Order: sequence, then C-alpha cells, then structure tokens
Amino acid sequence: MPADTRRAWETVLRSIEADLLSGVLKPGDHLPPERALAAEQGVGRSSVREALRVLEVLGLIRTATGSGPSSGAIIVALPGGGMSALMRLQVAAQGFAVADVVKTRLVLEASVASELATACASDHPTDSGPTAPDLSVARQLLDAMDRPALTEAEFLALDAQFHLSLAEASGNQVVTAMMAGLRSSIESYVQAAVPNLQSWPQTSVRLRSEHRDILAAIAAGEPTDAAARVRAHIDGYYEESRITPGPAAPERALSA
Amino acid sequence: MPADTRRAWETVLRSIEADLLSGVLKPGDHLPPERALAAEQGVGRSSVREALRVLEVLGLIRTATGSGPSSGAIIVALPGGGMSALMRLQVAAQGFAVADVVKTRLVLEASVASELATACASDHPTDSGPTAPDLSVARQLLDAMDRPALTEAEFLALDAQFHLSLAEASGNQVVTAMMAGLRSSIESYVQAAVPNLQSWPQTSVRLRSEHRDILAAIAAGEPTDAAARVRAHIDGYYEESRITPGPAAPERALSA
DNA sequence: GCGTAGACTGTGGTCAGACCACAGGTATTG
DNA sequence: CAATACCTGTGGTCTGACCACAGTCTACGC
Repeated sequence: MPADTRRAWETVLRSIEADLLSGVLKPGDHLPPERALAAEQGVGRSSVREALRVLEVLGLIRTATGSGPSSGAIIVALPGGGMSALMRLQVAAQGFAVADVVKTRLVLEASVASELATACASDHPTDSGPTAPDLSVARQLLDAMDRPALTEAEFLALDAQFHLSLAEASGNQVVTAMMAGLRSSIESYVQAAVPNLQSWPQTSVRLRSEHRDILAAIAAGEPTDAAARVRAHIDGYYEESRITPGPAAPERALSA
Repeated sequence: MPADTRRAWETVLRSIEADLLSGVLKPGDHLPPERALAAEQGVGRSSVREALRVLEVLGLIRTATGSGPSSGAIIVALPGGGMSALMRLQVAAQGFAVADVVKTRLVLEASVASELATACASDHPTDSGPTAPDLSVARQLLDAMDRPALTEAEFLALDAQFHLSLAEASGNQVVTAMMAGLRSSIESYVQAAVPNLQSWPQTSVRLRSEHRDILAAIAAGEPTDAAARVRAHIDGYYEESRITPGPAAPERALSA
C-alpha cells in the first residue's frame, strides 16, 4: 500500500476532510485532542499540529487552550479569515496582480448590487418577507461615515464595511468571503494611495454621495443602474488614487 | 513590547509576509532553511514548520528535500491549489453552501465570457496583437471532448478544463484561481449527480453544443450573447442534474 | 450543610533533540 | 579522465518534555 507516499500531515488533513464530507464531523463539533489524533493516525503530534494549523488558517477550526467544553479544536467554518490570508499573501507574493484584484472586485460587487436591486424590486414596499434584503446595516454605516471627525483610515474602514455589508445582505457567503479577501489583500495599497488624491475632503464627499446613490438605486429596485453606479464608484476611486499596481503585470507566476 | 502575544508560528508567518511585501523575498527566491529561520526568529523549528505548512497549502511556497538549488522552500505563488483547498474544505465543513458556489461561478464565468467577447470584438480578425485572447486551448479541449470513448468522469474533467481555459484566456489570475477553487469544491457533488440525469449521452451532446456556441459567441465579439449563453449553460446543467445542495441553507456558520 | 480555596487534570503551545530519506556536490580512486 | 563513493545540507518526522491555561474536583474551614 503506497499509503505513506503522502506526507504525514497530509494524511491527517485528508482524514479530517473525509470526516467532514461524510458528516462524522459537523460545525460545532470538537476535534479529538491532538495527542489522540496522532495516536489513531499513527503519526507524530507535530504532524497533527501542522494539519490543524492549516485548518485554523483556512478558517475551519478554532483552537483554545485550557479545559472544558470551550477548549480544544472546534469546527467553525468561518471562511472570511482564510480567504483574506490567502489573498493577502498571494498579492504580497505577486501571485495576484492588484489590477486583477480590483477587476474581480468590480465584477463581484456589481453583481451583488444588481442582485440586491432585483430582490428589492420583486418585493412590495410593505412586504418585509424573507426575500427582502436587509439594508439597515449598510444604512447605519453610511450614517457613521457622515461623522466629520473621521480620519482617513477610519473612513476607509467604514467604507470597506459598507461594501461588505452589501455582500452580506445578498446572503451569498461565498461572494462575501471573496470580497472580504479581495479587500484586505489590497488594503495596504489603498491606504498608501490616499496621498495621491488631489483633495481628500473632496473625494470623501464624493464617495459618500456615491454610496448613497448606490443604496438608493438598490432600494429602488433598479439592477442595471445599481450595477453601473457600483462600477463607476470603484473604477473612479482607483482611477483617481492611481493605486500603484506594484509589479504591474508579472509575466506569470513561475510555472515550474 | 507585547510581541509574544501572537503565537510563535504567527510571528514567523508575519515576518515572511513582511519580507514579501517589502520585496526582500520575491517569487523564485529560496527561503532560509527551517533551522536558520527558527534561530533568527528565536522560535522552535516546529513553529517555523507550522508557518511553512500554511504557506505551502496556500500555494505560496514549494518544498523539496535533498540538496542543491532546487531543494528547500521556494516562493512560487501558485494560487490555484490554495484556493481549491480553501473552497473544498469550506464546502465540506458547510461554511459555503453549494448553491452559493454555483451562483458565484455563474457570475464570474459570465463576466469572463463577456470580457473575452469584448476583447475579440475590439481586435480585427487579422490582428493577432497582444490584446487578442488566445482561445486555442479552449478549442483543443472542445475537440478532445468530441471523442466518443470518453467516460463520464473524463468528460467532466475536460469540461472543467474548458471553463478554466476561458478564465485563463482572460488573463485575470484572480478569477482563474477562484474558478478553479469553486469548481474543485463542488466536484464531488457534480460527479455524484450524474446518475440524476435522464440521459447522459443526450446531455453530453447538448453540453458539447453549448460549449461550441459559447466559444462562437466569444469569437464573434458578442459580449451579451456570450454571457447569456454561459448563464444558460451552467444554470441548465445544475437544473437538470439537480445537484443536492447538501445541507441546503445552513442557518449560518456558527458565529461565536 | 455549604461555600470557597486549593490542587488536579486535560488541553493546546512550544521547544529541543534526534533520526531518516533524499539529492546534489565533492573528493577519491580506478 | 571518468566513474564511484562519500559528504553535506535540506526537509520530514517522531519523541519527550515542559509551560500556560481553564475548567473541574476535592478537601478544608466555617
């Protein structure tokens, strides 16, 4: 049996994935203790730990020291962190071009806006049924962004939260996680590009206005308009701030 | 300095990420040996290994035993594997609903088709300049799919490659990686759903035809038509095969 | 009987050291 | 000069040990 052709930690990872797929492990469940896993898989504890580390970074488990029901490794399945780590590191390692990240964000976010607007349109104004997207979080964030004392970093953080809240309102967790990852991967670039703006106060006013317009188009149930406004919003900002794409277009991440 | 509030492996990870961002480390570079990293960071080798394991799964480095220039940990930045692992595990752990994965795939792929068609339209037929997307790989895959002796699994594998080749032709590595991840995350569901089809031969004929139509629309430079055909293609297949969404709509991945 | 303070237990987090397999480089030898 | 054997450095793994931490349990004092 060529069972040990894989590295030891990989067998552990596969085993856990299989248990997940087969339903033996579900969100909320505790993983066996590291020492027990090591024994039952016939590997060393360090190999188990490497597998668990991967699961933790990918957002699948949460580990806690101590004893009791809240300790140990617990399945959580929170994809946000893992996606962010993946995107950040890939951008840092030039596996992803910043321009591609922005373009992808554009596509996803326009789709989200369009979808939300469609959902709003299909609901009667008085009907707050299950299909009506909840835009209250987005509205609160917009209000928070109107506070005059915000620093640039605080404003940008709220900005990110606003865009993310739209994705969350759409209910698509995959898109939400992806957008969170995309955003965090270029966060440092966005921050660094603020000085490139001709006038921050002027820009922030424009951004606020565009945000309101986007939300209005969504609430009005105008998919095409909402998507177009989102595109213009994002494109406009990156155009103006001239995000330095770093190594522009890397020929290709080395293939071999 | 609350430097050791983070876990040891995390400091290693951050350190490498910082080196990546600052340009100290570039794709193709060798990481220092594990023992050296451990010494310079003041942590144990096992902690270094946990960090490297994460980087490896995320597709950032490749490790090899032995000695010489090809050994050790090398920065590679191939996002495909990492994205696939992340998606697969999140779907397995019910962090992502299959329906959301499919919907996201729809959005990305429609966008890719539209973009490719636009690029084709802006080029003169005789102009094979740098902006002309290369669809030859996709064409070859379509020809390969016409072979009659293909098993269902082989056909589906080529199908996946075809869709992926479109993303690659668009040149957007972020989208390409995402589509690879999305696809692999639901691969087992797709395979399992083949028996749900009324007639596999009939379906495969239809899929082939739709593929040709999509490619034709792209080559003809018709963005709207290409995107619509992609949507119909994907939607139609999932409709027909009735992919079991597993736990359908998980209330929410446990938040706390 | 009851409450509280201490010890106990089990968990992850980390480290140190050892050994192995492997592959390239180098020195030795024919 | 060439082929071979050795050497070195690398990741891969295991073992054992210790720590910090947080519940749980127990024994003590009231």
